[in-house]
Amino acid sequence: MNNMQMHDDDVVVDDLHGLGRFESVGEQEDGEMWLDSDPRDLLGVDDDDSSIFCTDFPPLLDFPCISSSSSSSPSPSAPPPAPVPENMTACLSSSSSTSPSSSSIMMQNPMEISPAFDPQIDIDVMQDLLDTNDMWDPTSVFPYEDNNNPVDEQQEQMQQQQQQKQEEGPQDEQSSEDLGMVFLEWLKSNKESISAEDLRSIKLKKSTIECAAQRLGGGKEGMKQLLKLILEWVQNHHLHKRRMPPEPEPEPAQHCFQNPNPNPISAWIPHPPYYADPTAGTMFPSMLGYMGTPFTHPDYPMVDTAATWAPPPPPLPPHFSLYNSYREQRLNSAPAPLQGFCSGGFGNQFLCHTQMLQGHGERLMKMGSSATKEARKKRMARQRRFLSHHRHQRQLSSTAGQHARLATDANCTTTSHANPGCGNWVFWPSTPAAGVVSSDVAAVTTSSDRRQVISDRRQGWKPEKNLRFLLQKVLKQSDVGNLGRIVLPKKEAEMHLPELEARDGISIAMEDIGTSRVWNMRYRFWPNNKSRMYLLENTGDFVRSNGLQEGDFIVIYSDVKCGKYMIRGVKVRQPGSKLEAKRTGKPQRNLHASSPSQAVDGSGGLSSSSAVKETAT
DNA sequence: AGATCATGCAACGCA
DNA sequence: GCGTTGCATGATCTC
Repeated sequence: MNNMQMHDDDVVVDDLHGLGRFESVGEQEDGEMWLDSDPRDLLGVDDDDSSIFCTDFPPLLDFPCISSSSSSSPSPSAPPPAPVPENMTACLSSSSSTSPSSSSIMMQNPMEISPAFDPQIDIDVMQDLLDTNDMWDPTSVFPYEDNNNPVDEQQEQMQQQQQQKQEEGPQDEQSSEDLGMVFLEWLKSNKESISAEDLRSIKLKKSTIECAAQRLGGGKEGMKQLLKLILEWVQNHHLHKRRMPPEPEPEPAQHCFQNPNPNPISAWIPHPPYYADPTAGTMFPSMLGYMGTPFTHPDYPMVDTAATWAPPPPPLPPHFSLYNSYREQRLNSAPAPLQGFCSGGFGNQFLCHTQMLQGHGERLMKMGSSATKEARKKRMARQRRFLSHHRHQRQLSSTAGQHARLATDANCTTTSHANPGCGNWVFWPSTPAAGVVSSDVAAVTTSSDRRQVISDRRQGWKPEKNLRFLLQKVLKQSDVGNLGRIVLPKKEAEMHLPELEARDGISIAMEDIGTSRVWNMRYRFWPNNKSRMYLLENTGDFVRSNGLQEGDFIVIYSDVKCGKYMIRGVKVRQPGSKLEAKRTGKPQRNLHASSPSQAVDGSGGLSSSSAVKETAT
């Protein structure tokens, strides 16, 4: 392989900025981006895995060469490059038969197709596509296998060619050519938008490749599927980046996303509080929630009457460590997800993903469940790093800005629709389509967000209101008692609410979304051991006015346009449910959805969701 | 072991 | 005496 620099076993990559919109993204100490829900978790790849470096892509007419090799030299058994029309040559080879223990993907010398942009593509993100508990829609990767999706003629032809070749030639040769053709066709169809830089910055860890290929069927076919995933991801990311308009004017912790196609019946949707700044190369984490359309799921009734719009989902954990468990349960019982339920909130994320992943993604789903526990460990470690990083960012940016916003944005209304005068970053495509899920979803950063967006997209929903989910809390007895204070989850409070210097905290005007009434609450903390307990005080009237009781929950949002805080009380209870909930006897702790990862019950199910169901039925 | 969080309860203020 | 405030403690969870 000419022009290839190989170092050890590593596949390369620069780091990537911008792709992190796929996931909750942080920045490690070494500056490398990391992602929540790292697909490596599910792939069982250690962090310290060796990788293959492929850093040198001199401009030329040769075509990318993808091979499986343990060294920088081409495998002796590697077949010659597949014939490529025009002035391209492609090579997709695999030497797994000769050195099965090591394989790599090397992209070499992609044509200088377009200097359009320079995404630093971390295929760690792409690996995330393999993370079945996340948002990736396998049907978007193989659209030609989906009768419902528009079929790319080229891809169709390519597939036919592949099938023909599979029927004709020897297996190895077929596979190699398949790989070559896959890559070639992809490049042909994306030559307008994919540059050499794009390909150059792809990094894949060797072990990841191996694991992924193995889990995708193993052997050549697995490699082919993996390649498809990679290419699809690159394509989607790239298209997304191209769609992105110029970065909106920076506004501290206040970003406005306008729905270009306002839908009068659309649901509240989350907006990313932070977004990737592709130009600055910085990545900001996002914690998004969702306020969906009314639940219609019979197992999940909501009796809230305070407002006309749908409540956010009760404490169904967005974290897919739980999702995995839940998904497995769902797979076993295989109930058909209901659209209404699928439409809103975290709960829909589970259901929709279950649905989404069935079919093409089923295999991926299975592979994800096997590594859930390990995945969670690593994910949590990354999350801690992320929180630390985020906190540091927050300290750098003055909290005074937020306070000022609270004080100065009195004119903001609660029922504003998409406001053309605010940022104007077109966040949503006007024509949602299943086939563009990945690229669309790349605009949000957390896995739960992505799931939500996927669900929304599939339901044809668009954002209407510029509310950003901050946190929610399932109310305990002490929260709804006469003390008039609500304990807030620490992590989310520190992350999304103004940083508190003094224990007395600050006064926050919380506008009741249901009634538009403004409640002046005090957000403060108590020192507790070496930590803090965050409280929302003066909540008594709010609780009483909304008739909130134990088991109900509150959701706090911020209006991304004017920055003011909004609160909503949601009742999930039905008559008799409280008794039933108590009858279960099991103490239910940490049921607030904002820290769902702690809400796993002993049965491996979703304590939070089940708890809500208990109270709701 | 440490962190988080629900809640008990003492201290305090006020009528 | 009653309501409020703030701390302490214990249960639970995570590492």
